[in-house]
Amino acid sequence: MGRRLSICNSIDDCDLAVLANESSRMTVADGRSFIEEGAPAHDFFVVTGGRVKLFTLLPDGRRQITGFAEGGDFLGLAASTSYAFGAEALGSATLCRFPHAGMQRLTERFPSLEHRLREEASRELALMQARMTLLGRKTARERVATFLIERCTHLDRPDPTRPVELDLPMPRTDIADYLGLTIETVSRILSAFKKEKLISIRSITHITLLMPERISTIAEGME
Amino acid sequence: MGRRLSICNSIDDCDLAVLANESSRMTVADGRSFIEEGAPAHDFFVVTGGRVKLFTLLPDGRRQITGFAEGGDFLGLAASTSYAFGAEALGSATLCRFPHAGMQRLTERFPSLEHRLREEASRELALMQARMTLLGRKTARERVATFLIERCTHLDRPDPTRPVELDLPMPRTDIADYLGLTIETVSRILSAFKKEKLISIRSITHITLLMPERISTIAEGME
DNA sequence: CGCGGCGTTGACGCATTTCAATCCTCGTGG
DNA sequence: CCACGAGGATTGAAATGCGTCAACGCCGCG
Repeated sequence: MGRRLSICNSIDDCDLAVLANESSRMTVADGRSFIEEGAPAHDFFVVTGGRVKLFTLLPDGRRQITGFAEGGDFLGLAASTSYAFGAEALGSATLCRFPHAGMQRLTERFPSLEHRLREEASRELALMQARMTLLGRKTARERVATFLIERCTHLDRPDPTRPVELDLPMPRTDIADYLGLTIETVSRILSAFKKEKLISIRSITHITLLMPERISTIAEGME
Repeated sequence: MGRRLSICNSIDDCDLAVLANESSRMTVADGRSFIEEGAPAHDFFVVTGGRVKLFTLLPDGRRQITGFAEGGDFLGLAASTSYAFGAEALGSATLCRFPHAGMQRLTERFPSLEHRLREEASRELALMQARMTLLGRKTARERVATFLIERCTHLDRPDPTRPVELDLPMPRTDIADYLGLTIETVSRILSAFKKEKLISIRSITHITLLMPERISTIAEGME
């Protein structure tokens, strides 16, 4: 989960071959898990294509999705010796894997990379603060509204008053587990938004925000 | 929010005077706020004495406490240009303030410090994953149990089967806002635990876990 | 054409919140 | 020393938002 500006930016014109040397590509099929929660953490990952979901599990199977990651996002910072989360592909995804050892060689060679990684972690921390507020204090309506706005912030939204089209590549189950709700509640609230003409649902994955500003207002709990 | 091993460890025998030069001490009175959510972020902080609470607010006043910090903990990583959280003293607290500019001089002088900061951020990220699971997926009972166990992990617990004494320096309101519950629910559940002989409540701030293991079991949702 | 997986909708139940009353506990002043 | 008051904590009763259970719909695939 790191945003834009892949880590390569801190290496700039420097030897990209060195970076390639330390990493290996891999492809993960839809639904395939490639990080096991609690497993010893040997690698960092950068998502180069497709999307992945990160999550933690309770012993009885309850699941909390802690984030979705896509192209350019960085994975594995939330890990010391073992991964604090599991990860699996959402649709087929391609990744760059950086073994910790290799990463260390890279940070020695390019000291600014270390700073870049910290920035990445900081950005992630800031996002998580907001998500904790969502999970701890927002109503179901507010959560779904926040989710929609979040999705449209991913895009570089042109005009906040104009309708925005967006697609939700993840199934309802994932949305629910991300928002700390059930699929039924998510479904009901999307239907309610539709009835209120706040959104239109073209297909299961394709939604248009008709009144982004109002949804944004709901998201902040200012109804 | 950084644990043990203050950042000084990465400087070791090196010039501590340099570090002192870049920082300034400050004391914050009980309940006084010293970081304003959303304000431009100019400083890092290290808690040197007492405790502080970190939180985010919704416009209508709902509050989510995102963490408690105490001696040695690091504050301000979850901030790029502006703070992603507010902070205020819980009881009177003393802090070390490091302006970003000074911190940058330090990381240039002691490159390992940058790595240390990343570690700190990673540790924090891992904790937050767990907290998101708590807020999104655990029941009230499980949340309170988790909170108790968390508190006792802060101590270096000797024997997990023996009773553990711990004090909760924060008011119920803070516990509730930390767990995403109401004070009433927190209170009721503590009473229930008492009735079940899982804990004993010596005073408002002083609680003994009579059966740490059982509480731990509840915390993981394995009841 | 029919089956299976996901999504929606409805009815009902329950955990937690909300509202409200009472209880501590501790500091203050008579 | 005790009465008193105020703020937080506890306890109880009622309300409610969301979850659970269950039926149904939609759609793609064999």
